[in-house]
Amino acid sequence: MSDQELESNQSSLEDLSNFITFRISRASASLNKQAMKTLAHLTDLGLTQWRILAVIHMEGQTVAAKVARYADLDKGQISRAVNTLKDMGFVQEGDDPNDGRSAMLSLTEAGHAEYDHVVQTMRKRQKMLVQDVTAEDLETFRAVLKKIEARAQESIL
Amino acid sequence: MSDQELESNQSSLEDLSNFITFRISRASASLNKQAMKTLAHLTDLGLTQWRILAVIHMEGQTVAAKVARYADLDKGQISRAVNTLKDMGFVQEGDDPNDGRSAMLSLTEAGHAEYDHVVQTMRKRQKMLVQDVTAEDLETFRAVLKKIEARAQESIL
DNA sequence: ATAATTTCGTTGACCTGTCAACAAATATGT
DNA sequence: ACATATTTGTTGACAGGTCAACGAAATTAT
Repeated sequence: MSDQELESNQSSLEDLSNFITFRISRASASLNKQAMKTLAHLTDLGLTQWRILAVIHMEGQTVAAKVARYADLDKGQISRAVNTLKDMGFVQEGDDPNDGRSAMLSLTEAGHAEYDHVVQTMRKRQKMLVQDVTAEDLETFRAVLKKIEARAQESIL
Repeated sequence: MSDQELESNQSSLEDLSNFITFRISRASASLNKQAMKTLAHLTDLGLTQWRILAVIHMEGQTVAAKVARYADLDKGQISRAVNTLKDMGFVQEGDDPNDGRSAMLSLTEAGHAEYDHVVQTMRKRQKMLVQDVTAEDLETFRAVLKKIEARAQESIL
């Protein structure tokens, strides 16, 4: 059911789709589902596992806590996912000279190969998603999203 | 940790935040957490319960399947949530003259009161979130989000 | 120095969202 | 008309994310 259909038969003056938060949440859920389906055809990785792999790739050397902050993931989630990624042979741990509690995370050769393999399709998907959006509008979109995300950190009370 | 900090110490050429899907997902997660915290101070409703209440308010009279399509929620989720909302006294069921399987859902007086109570804060939140976004940019944001959401329905393969 | 606080990663418990099976009702096709 | 297929809502099972407690290590304060 499209928004147009729904908006046409609305009986109330207030339309839920006016709530930008609802729109973002719904779009995000759809995108995540699409991403999971795509991943299922490419790899054994789940979505969060893929994201963690991508963050480690991005940072080269990092620790779990930084991954958690950047991707806004639960640290317990990361702990388990990293273990899985180690078992899969995509991630390796080394000592963190600065902190005895943490381990330095990095990609193995197989991890880099897996990243390179998956990221190709993800880049294509990215292009497909915004193919009828102008570069200028996309830049505006990014900027607005950044502002909204910043405000999402604030308390309402 | 801000994006600037993270971007400054990136060792790879590829930045995860270039992936608009990742950005949307992260922002959405933050927004949902903020919404849940806000709700916790106002009502006993959870986020999906609140959304279902809002959809029923919007449509006045509706059936579960329509709510499911509009809010993109699982029908099982709706079945259970509606039962809870009935127990709370916010939603009532009537017969659907057109379909013997469905029940017409509508808000009780208490349901309308609850909606009116919660929606005030949600409108304030909405304004707060976009307070430093121009009306024009917000319109662009909505349009781009709509396009992306439409593409999210397509298959990658 | 050392005591108190914070941070890190692990783990167990819980909660929510997701998927599949099902019966009943409706819609479709021949 | 009748058989087949689809849709509706309920339910049980499962996967995933979330939260709290914990020991170990690091940081901060006194």
